[in-house]
Amino acid sequence: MIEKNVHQHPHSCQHNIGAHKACVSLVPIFNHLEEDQMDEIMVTAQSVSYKKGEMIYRAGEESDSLYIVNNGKIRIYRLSESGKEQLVRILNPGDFTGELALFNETTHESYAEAIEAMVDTGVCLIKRSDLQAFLLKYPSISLKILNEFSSRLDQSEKLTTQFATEKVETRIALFLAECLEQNDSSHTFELPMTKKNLASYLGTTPETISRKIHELEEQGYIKQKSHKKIEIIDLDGLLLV
Amino acid sequence: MIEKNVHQHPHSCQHNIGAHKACVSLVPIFNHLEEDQMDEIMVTAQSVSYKKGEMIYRAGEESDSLYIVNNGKIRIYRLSESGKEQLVRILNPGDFTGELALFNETTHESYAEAIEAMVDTGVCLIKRSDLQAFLLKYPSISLKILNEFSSRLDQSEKLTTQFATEKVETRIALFLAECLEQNDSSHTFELPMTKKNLASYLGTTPETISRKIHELEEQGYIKQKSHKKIEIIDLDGLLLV
DNA sequence: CGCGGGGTTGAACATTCTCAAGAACTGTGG
DNA sequence: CCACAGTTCTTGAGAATGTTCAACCCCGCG
Repeated sequence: MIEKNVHQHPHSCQHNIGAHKACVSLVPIFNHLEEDQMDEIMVTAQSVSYKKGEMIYRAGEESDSLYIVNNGKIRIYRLSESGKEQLVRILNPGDFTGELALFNETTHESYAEAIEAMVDTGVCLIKRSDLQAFLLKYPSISLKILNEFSSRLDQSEKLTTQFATEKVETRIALFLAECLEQNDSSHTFELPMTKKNLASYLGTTPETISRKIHELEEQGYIKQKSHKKIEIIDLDGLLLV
Repeated sequence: MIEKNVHQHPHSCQHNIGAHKACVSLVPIFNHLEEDQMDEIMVTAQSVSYKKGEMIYRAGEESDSLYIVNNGKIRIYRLSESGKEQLVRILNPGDFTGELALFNETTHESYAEAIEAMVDTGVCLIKRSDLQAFLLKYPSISLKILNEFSSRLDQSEKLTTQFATEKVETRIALFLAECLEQNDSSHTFELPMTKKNLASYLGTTPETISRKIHELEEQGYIKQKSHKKIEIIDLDGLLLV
């Protein structure tokens, strides 16, 4: 991996409220704020941008900020004890990370890497101390964050249960069905990541992904329009796999 | 499973502050409260007790309370889409559950079952509305809960990564090592659950647990003193499995 | 003392991984 | 716009890992 080489964003500035608001207003945690509350937290924010392959943070590093994605994509992954990596999630604009260590006074447990080639990945930083002061001042925002944490915890436990009880083919089928749910209105959607990354996310290998998707196609449940586009033909059948 | 058949605890009473404090003061979320804050939340609490096999709640049911374990044991498990169950955690006195739906206005995603035969399992209930009002009044407690959620989320993601990247033998080894950490001061400890439940927790079968533990024993890393007691002989070796 | 549940063991079977090779794709630089 | 380089993706075959099913044991409890 490329060594850390953080470039300040051209527009980086502690008081560039307009630009920060545009990005932060997308975040579910903050999108219900009053105009003046929004300004209050935004003046404390900073921008940084990263080129493809650069690391935003690594496991073991001290953590003291919330990272909100402005543009580009970030890959969050973990390393197991034996050094194998698992993709935890892909962040798109409006998503955030760093929340784990934010309330824990601890260090990062995962790795965050910019992965978009075409565009630099821009993030907006809010310092832990600023955020905590803000939460103490406006307690209702804590409830919002607790809400967000709850559903993320729920998702994580759900995924763990899937790993514990379902075979790879079923996990893939469930993942495809979930993709469909998000892009509703159509039976065709684009995979949100490469199949290699999907394999890492689902705890399997690219080879197995390739084969199982091929099987699902032969059984008539789905159809691969291209490498990344998939059409769901028989959702009910797919979910019974 | 036994149908729901909730018995009011003999001491159940909305204002039995003394008894509730004894139980709740063990909970990490609350154990830093002022005396009068503690009283304030405790007057809103209720007690209920369950016999072995009774369900405290089920997936799909409306959730409106935090459950704090007073005595006995509770088994939290989830069902996957295909109906197989995975043990999520075992609650002992001082542990709590119900937090997921607490901040989500949603329903339970898991099942909670009393599993102690000898003693009835007693829980202390705090209603969502009472707790939320309390949090808005004392914002610092939210930070404490956010902290707790963070580390639980971290643990859950860590476990997911283990499932995604490590084989069963390694997961067992890591679990045993973790048990040792908790019961430190000795190289011998008691398994916190039956091997059947351990299999469910680790996403495998009792047969495989049995065989792998036997292998670890033959390789000289551990020694089974009895069905539930295990001695770690070579921790470093164990962790390299 | 007998019952029932957990625990263990064996053998056949199913699933997935690994390794290897070639094809298809993406982005880069001419 | 094209050709090249580096990935990602696909497919095959053999090997490793874990599951299933069935039988049996053992222990705690009524």
